[in-house]
Amino acid sequence: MNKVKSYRLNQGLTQTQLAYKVNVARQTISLIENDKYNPSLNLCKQIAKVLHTDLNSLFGGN
Amino acid sequence: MNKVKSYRLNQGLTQTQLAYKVNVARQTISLIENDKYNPSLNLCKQIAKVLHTDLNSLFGGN
DNA sequence: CTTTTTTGTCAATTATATATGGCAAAAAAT
DNA sequence: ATTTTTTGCCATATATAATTGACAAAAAAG
Repeated sequence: MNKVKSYRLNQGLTQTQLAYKVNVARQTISLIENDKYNPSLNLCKQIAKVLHTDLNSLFGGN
Repeated sequence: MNKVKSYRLNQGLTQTQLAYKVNVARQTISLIENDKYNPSLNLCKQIAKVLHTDLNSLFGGN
């Protein structure tokens, strides 16, 4: 559903590296990428910033 | 910071009406509009849909 | 093939988003 | 000026996001 994994791989980052950059646990990134739950807005914004994109591009789809 | 209040008023909705449409308590809308906390992504998406806009427009700023 | 890295998932715990009820102040309506 | 509606805020309670540690499987590297 979301495009976090796609953008993360484009930046050459591992889940662990992305998690470190946005100050969450690696598991949190894994769960988000698999649409296993519902992250907070602030976390979404941080991820968008680190992946050089925006909320609509990462989470805008259905 | 965010533009929920602005878009809500444009649609002629009260906090209570918006809360009802997105299935949360009125207080939740009040807190979000005043940037008093950090809503979930799903709630942000529902609000965007009801207000006929998108994540970037509502929450994209800083 | 063997070793190392990366990822998915589980269980238990902690932090915090959201709910509920209520009250006062501001705004709008009469 | 008075009444009604709308909003901000304060408690307490509940649901769930996020943490931590650990293990196995898949993928990548050697």
